[in-house]
Amino acid sequence: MSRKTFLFMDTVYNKVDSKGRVSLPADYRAIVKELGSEIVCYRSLVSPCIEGCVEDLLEKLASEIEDSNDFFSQTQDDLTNLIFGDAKRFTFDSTGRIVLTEKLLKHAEITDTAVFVGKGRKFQIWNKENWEKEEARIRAAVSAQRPVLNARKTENAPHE
Amino acid sequence: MSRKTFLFMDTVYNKVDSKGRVSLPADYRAIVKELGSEIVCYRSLVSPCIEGCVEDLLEKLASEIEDSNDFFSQTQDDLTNLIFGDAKRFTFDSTGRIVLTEKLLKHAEITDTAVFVGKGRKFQIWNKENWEKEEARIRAAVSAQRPVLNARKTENAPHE
DNA sequence: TAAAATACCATGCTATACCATGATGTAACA
DNA sequence: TGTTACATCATGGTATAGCATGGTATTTTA
Repeated sequence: MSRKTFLFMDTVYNKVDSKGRVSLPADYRAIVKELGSEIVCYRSLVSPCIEGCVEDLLEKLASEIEDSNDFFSQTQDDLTNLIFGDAKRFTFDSTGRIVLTEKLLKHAEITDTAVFVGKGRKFQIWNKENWEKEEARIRAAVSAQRPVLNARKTENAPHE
Repeated sequence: MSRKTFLFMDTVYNKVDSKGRVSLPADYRAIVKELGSEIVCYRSLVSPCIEGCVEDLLEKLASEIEDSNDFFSQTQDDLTNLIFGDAKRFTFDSTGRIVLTEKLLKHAEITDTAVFVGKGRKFQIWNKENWEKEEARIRAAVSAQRPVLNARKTENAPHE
């Protein structure tokens, strides 16, 4: 059975063992399998967390850069370089686990628990404490920006 | 045979059992089946209630973000974290029930009864007492803000 | 050949798919 | 119009499959 939508969602807490092994949430695996693709992870450029997506998305990003005639978007170009330089494919074993590298774990300050946070086409992996702080920060920021959110909402956003 | 409109309507009171299981109103299920999609629920950002919609609606949002050429935007990052990090897919069993999570139930203060309230493209799930208060508030607010509406009502209404 | 990386096996738990029952409303029919 | 048969729906209970996780074997590579 195939599905129409491929969204990383929800927030899942999974254990990381001494070798860096961690179960990719079952819902995430289902997406990857359905697309017949692979997971790619890299260090977030702005937060102490790991960012992941399906390889297709990076493929798309690369195409956009390639097709772009914007010679002045040096910044975006640089950022893209950073991501591709850092990104790595991760295959999961028969039980659905991937092995995160020392570099990634260190950047996200993850030791024994990994928090998977859905972001639609992407997802993030956080240290427990950092994520809870981040979530609080975002909720506060969004509350403060209520007017903007409300404006968006009437257009398309599913949130009240 | 297909239909043109897919609107969540009406207000339905259903029981929530000890495991968080609750029947999705039959009308709602019909919509989901017709669309060949799934239900997605998340905590309302502004009210103590659960919000739900069809997955396609979130898919649209994700596509808009993806196509906005804004791979690195901070504001969008915050918003997507909040929406997709909180949202979760809910599939219903052969009898039409979904299992709400502890997080959602707690946010909406739901224990044994869930009130499904149609809102068009979306719907909400409330605690009984909270919904009755909310409905009263809404009615009062509408009356206060719509003197024109009141005028029409007193003209046409045969009673009172 | 030692050490590390990776694939496979085992287990307990929980989520979820299925069966059964009762209630309610609707259609058929006399 | 009153009664009965049927269909649909909400709800309670239960078994099983899938999941996360710990452990072991096998392959790789330095």
